[in-house]
Amino acid sequence: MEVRYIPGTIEPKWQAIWAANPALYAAEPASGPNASTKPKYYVLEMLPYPSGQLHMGHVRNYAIGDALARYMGMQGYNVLHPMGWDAFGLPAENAALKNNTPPRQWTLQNIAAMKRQMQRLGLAYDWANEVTTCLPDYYRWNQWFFLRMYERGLAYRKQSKVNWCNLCATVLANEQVIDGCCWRHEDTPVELRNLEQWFYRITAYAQELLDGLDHLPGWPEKVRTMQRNWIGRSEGTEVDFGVEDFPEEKIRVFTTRVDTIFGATSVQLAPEHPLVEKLIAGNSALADAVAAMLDEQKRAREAGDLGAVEKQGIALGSYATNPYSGERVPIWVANYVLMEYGTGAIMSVPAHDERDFEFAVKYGLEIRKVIEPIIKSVKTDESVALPFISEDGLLVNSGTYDGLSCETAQKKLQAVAAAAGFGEAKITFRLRDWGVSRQRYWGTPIPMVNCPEDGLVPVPDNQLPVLLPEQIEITQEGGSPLSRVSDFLHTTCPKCGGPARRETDTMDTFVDSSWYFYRYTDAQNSNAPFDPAVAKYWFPIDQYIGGVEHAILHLIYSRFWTKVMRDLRLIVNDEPATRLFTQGMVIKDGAKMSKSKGNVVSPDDMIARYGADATRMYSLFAAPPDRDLDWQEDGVAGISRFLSRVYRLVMRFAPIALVGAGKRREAAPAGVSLALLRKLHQTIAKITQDFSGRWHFNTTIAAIMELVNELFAAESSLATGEVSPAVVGELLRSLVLLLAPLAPFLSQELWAELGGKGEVFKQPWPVSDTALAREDEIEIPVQVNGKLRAVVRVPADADKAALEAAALSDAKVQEWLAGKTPVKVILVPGKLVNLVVK
RNA sequence: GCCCGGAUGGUGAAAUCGGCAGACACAGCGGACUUAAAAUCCGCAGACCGCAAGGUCGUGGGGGUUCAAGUCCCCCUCCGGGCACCA
Repeated sequence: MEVRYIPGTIEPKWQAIWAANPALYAAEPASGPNASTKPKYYVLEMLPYPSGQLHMGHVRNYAIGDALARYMGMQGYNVLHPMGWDAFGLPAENAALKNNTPPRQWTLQNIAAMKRQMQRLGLAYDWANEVTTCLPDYYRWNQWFFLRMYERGLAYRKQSKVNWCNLCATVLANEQVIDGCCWRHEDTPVELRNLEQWFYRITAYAQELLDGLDHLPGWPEKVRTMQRNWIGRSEGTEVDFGVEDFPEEKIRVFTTRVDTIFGATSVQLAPEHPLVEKLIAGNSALADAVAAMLDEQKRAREAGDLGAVEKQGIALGSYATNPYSGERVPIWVANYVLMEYGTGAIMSVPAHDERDFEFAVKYGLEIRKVIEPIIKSVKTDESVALPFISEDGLLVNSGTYDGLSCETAQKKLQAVAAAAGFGEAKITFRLRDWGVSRQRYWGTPIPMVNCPEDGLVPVPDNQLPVLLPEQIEITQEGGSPLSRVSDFLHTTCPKCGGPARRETDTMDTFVDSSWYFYRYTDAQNSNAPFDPAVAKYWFPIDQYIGGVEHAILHLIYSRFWTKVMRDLRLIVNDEPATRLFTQGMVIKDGAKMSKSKGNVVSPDDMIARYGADATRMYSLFAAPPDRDLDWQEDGVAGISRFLSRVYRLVMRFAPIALVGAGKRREAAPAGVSLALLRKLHQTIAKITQDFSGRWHFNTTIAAIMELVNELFAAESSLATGEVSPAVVGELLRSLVLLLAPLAPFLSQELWAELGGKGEVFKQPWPVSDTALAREDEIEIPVQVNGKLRAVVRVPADADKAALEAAALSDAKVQEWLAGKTPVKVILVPGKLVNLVVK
């Protein structure tokens, strides 16, 4: 009777054996008497939020990372492959409200459940260095870093706008604002309130974060572009315009095109600009108009479609003075000018800016051309239409600057402004400082105390961690939950010992994920976030793998944190990861899997039906890892069938392989043996290459399938002894080793069946014998006028002359040549022949 | 609007450096085994014409470079993603 492949019995068996020996997945130490002598390799998958359930996107992410980790281990690297939990965040509070379960309990239960799923999947994680961000031994270091940043002026407090729901009487996270309304009160528009918030000064590193992108060739171009746009550097000039009737006031504008300043026919202020109030004082009609504009803008901002609002302006009846020309231009308030960018004021040059043009046309403002385009073609005598945006021109109507190129004029105008003290060259970034305050419970408490005597006082290091209180009633009423916990709120001032109040904001969860991968190198350390020597050994991460949805926030915060830690002299690397890989989404029926679409496929369900190996392997087979993957259950069944074929093949011939164990294979294999060994060594070469960077595991698996198909086709030769037991052994053992990174359970089972000792993933990766892999005869396509007409068999090393002779002697080729002699013969040895006839 | 991706059989895809388009699978069809089914095994399978041999066409559309284009260049359409009043 034929043995059957039953993953449901094989997989749990090995899972239990491996779980009992956690050292199997541990990296060798970085230093000390047992220090590793191997090269290091740090492979990291983005840590999940412990929602309680893995989804297919996770499975795909971890299947990629695990295949790589196992492969690199077999290649002789000292591999660090850790896992942890991004465990703070709002869902735990929501669950607490809904089920009356404390957030900590809910989170830890979810972690346990997901860890079981990961182990069931056979993922080779070093659980000894597991990191759970909601536990004090981790978040105390968030607080420690906060204090270091505070000392250096990198953490600071300022007024900022937050989302506020009046009915809930609390601040909402951005995610809780749905179409401008509260998620719990659908008819209640969210307000923007000004509150004191904590910020991390990421802008201090803006230039370095930008420059660093040029030195990350191992990151996808897409991610680098997104970060560049996000940082948004622009070079320009700040210029002070004078204000008529207010000699003490200046309007400082930011422009990238100071060369067009003689064409400025108005100055535009953001509605929130501090000067607006002064200029409208005593004029209630103007005040009402500005208030209405602010109101509309606020609503648009809350609804998230600020860009859709029509451009509007209000002429204030006041005038500004162009410092270069002394010209008097009207001051307007415009709703498209952003207070948060530049200086909150612009000069409007309708002739050379699209938006200014649109605005000037609408309100009948003067459009004055000050750049004459350099017309390249003499034939074009009609003037170029305005607005003319390009810098490819010369200045006109610009006083003494006429005739200068745009570039020269910019430099000259900057120099004049700087000398006269009314302006300067300025680089502006779109990037803003990182607001880390959250008026939520389930996060890292910010380690600051507010003392009536001493003001803001940092909690001393030796009083860390500031523990998050466990017994807390979570409600949606009354603002920050921690402010209602009396024991937490009331404390003593570290400086004067008098009564004081704690900061009740907690940190954004992106803080947790900004440095967790450093903690993995030394997760047990209770004296420091990690040992710098150990981090130096492991960093930078050799390969980071995750979804592209983290291209900006997480990956820019992580880079920022790395630079801060470097400046704290904790690490020596400038960037966290040398290589980044962003995997595609998992799609089903044309849409991303989601509960609302009802197209979610549960990993547990797949594992129960087809096994972990088949589920993992399908997620690698269905598409190259960087592309979106269309989940088709029939495909999983197909992989399961393939694994079953492998199982039957190896089980059938394992007894023969065992006979050949330890025996040397014949020196010059021939016939079927040679053909099979050749295919094997070609497959080894192909897969080794796939793993070395291209990562097209779909073709890796296809290559193994081809090998297995050939072995099945030669089944009778294997059975009759035509192929020697030594060769059978080599074929089967190598096959199992090739599968080891992809199907860990099945390959382990078969490795044991073949008499292998220990763990299959601890064996050295097979090496391709190039001599054996080489074909001695190959088929060469022969084209006549670029069309395939024949295929000829020639020795693999046939030179051009031999190729030509073989092609010309072919009967079909002769027929197509019809007696003519080729005018041109293209000979590509090893590839093809093309005969060109007229 | 701007910036990235992508488009190849009925389906997922392959073709890594310009050299046989469709490997490997899925679904399908035909056959073997079976009382039957499942499982397994063998075979067919881009479209069109043809009994066949074979031929013609064919990688979103149009043009170009080349002996040769899915691949390179120019223009366009559609789909997905990111950013978006950034001065």
